[in-house]
Amino acid sequence: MIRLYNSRTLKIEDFKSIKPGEVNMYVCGPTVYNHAHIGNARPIIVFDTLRRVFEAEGYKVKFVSNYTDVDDKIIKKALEENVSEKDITSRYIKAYEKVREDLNTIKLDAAPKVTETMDQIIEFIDILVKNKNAYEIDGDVYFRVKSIDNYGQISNQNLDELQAGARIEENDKKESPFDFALWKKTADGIKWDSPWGKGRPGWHTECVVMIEDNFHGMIDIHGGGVDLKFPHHENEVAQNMAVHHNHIANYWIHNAMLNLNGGKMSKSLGNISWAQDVIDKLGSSLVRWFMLSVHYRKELNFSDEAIETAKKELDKVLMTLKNAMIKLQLNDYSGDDFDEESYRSFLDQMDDDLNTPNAYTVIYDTIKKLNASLRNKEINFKEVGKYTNSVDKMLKVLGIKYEKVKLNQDDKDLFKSWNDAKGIKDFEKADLFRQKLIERGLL
RNA sequence: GGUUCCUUGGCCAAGUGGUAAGGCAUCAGACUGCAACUCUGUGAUCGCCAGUUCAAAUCUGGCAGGAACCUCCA
Repeated sequence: MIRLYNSRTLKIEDFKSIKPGEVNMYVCGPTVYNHAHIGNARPIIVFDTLRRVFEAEGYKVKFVSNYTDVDDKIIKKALEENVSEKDITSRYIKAYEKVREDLNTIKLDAAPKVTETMDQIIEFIDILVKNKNAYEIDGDVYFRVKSIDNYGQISNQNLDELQAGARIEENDKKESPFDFALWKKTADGIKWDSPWGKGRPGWHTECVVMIEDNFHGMIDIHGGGVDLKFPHHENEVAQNMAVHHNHIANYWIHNAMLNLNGGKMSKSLGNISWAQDVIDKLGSSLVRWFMLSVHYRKELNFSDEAIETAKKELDKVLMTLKNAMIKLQLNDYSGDDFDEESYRSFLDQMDDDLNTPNAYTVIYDTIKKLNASLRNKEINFKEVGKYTNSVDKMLKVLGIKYEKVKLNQDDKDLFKSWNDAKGIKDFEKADLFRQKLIERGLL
């Protein structure tokens, strides 16, 4: 049984899919006006891992995540560079796709774009206007929050308590300060024709429409960063309630933010770390191992020290696997059965609201047993093989990729020569062979 | 002001009613031709105060400190 913390109910709940054996999930994607920073990598990794857990438990998963390719920031950037919006968005979508790929994520089943969903978005807004859930003023269209009676159900916000204009200047054209834009009349940049004149859609409608488009009804899981909970997800639900009379998804999953050296990453502080740079420097496996070393609902601090520790941990795991695989190959053992007990308890931890820190302890535990097994004078290769394959399967669920040693005849001869030299206590010769093995990365 | 959440050994981090997992680091051993790897052992009463309970890190209240969100930042 998979259990997940549902941020709509604020409780850990038993997961029950709408269709038996199938999971439909949607995660809000990025606005593509710039490269992905390391914080953006967290939801990518978390939800990819969640997908892998479902698949490991036998579910068929459909995972959709969008690209917001219409936005003020994109228009601004296009004007600055004197190129088209499309030039900007295709550049960053491409970069984003590379980050996803380099992070060893399973390919999305669909990655819809706003520009390619425009007809449906306009149609959807039109329905809201006709149903009096939205109203037009001077070419802008706003959602009438008071037209539905349970606004705030996702974020537990109460309209009376919300502080209007806490961060943004109030717009006195709107009926209520909490009404949000569905369509904006625009002077600059790319625009589309609509029943309300030329303009572009607001941000909150696209996800609702894309979910409808891709899944044709309620989905199991809707994910994203906690920063999207309010107002974005709240507004998605509001629109969906108005048209489809349901709250879109049964389970709302939000990952916590990532901090850089204890503080927030921001352009004004000039401390942005780009995801691609980090991946290029550390490798995808270390990035994933680090990101999953802390529970996804807890803030995670990205620092040199934390990376250093994560690297030691991962190296230890991979080193042990390497040693085991070499031992197995030197003895021509190639069984593919795995230790079911350890793999099961690993999955149990993953099933428990993606408790990756506890899942890691299962890995450490299995690695310890594997090492102990390798230390025996008389090695039980079947046992070594089982533990090795079990850990290998665990790492697959985490999306950790690593190179598996494959010994050729020369390598095997080298090991034999080394051992023979040691056998006759010719340590000078032995050290020579050892040096060669080290150079080949086999020790 | 509102909402949600966090505070566990030097660092990281699980546990959320029955008397503190794990990792990194430290120190001490073992193994080894030497080294690396590996193995064993090594420390906390859980921000503070009060309450509920046979029993609390875990529930309730208060206090202190911190975080995110409150109209487009994952």
